[in-house]
Amino acid sequence: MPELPEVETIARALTQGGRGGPALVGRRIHGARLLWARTLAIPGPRRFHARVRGQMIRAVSRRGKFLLLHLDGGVLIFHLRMTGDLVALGLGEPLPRFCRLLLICDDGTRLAFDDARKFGRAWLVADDREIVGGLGPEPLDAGFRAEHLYQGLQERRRQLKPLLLDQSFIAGLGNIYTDESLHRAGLHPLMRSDAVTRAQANLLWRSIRHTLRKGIRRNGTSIDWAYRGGDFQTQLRAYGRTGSPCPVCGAPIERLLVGQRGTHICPCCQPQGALR
DNA sequence: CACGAGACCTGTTCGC
DNA sequence: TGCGAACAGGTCTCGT
Repeated sequence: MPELPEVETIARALTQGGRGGPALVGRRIHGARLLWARTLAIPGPRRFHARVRGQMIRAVSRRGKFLLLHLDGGVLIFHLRMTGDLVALGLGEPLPRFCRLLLICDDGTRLAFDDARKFGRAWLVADDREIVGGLGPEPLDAGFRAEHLYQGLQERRRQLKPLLLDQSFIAGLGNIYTDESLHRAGLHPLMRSDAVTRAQANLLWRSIRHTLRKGIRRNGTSIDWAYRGGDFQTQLRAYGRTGSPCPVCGAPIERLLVGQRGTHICPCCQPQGALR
């Protein structure tokens, strides 16, 4: 489910309220319940419970696809992987179906980590760099320039799509927003990164930022039962539209496998030609 | 260094 | 209708 726009939407909801739940910032954690042991990566359960109790949630932020709860003395970091979601529950609201970790605030508000496939993880650390230190640049940061993207592409010799999915190269892109960005830029996912021209890199840079911003404006993509609340799925041009007409040229969208991921392209707008 | 396969998991949807 | 196969927003590790 969650790529940059979905995690950003969740972070905003936890900060100021939204997605049908109350804000969490400013509340104090009274206790926690761990319902699936492997969800908690660090530290062990005993130490986790001891450290989390009594902590005030000072702020919520996002880095790449990670969501960070800034506490008085540490950071509780979540990665939602495929099916994770973080939902704030008001007093008396029922737990979500696949609740793996629950934080209980002293006013009865709760934060539930819902995750059907159990791939998601949580870390409680003193320094967030321990977890997110290896991430590449934030694509929406003012400091991330088209020239940086171009240079990065030149330094590697990789297929374009797997490189864009590499979180140490650029943070936050997943399968949906990568397919959408490549379609908008008119680039084939298998094109070698060092074959991308400066003009193409420029276009890709703009496409990535446009796509992510629009995803955030739409509160993310709700595709099936895993994530709800967004409506970017109505704007998709390529992802999940196999056989449907390309909104630009009308050619049927094709599905292929790239690095074991389902990949959607317009064979006309994203020609194989310049693969190299 | 780059790439593919397999692992981690469960739920939903597709095809016969 | 039923049932197994395919598929899913992600990332890590291992072998080539």
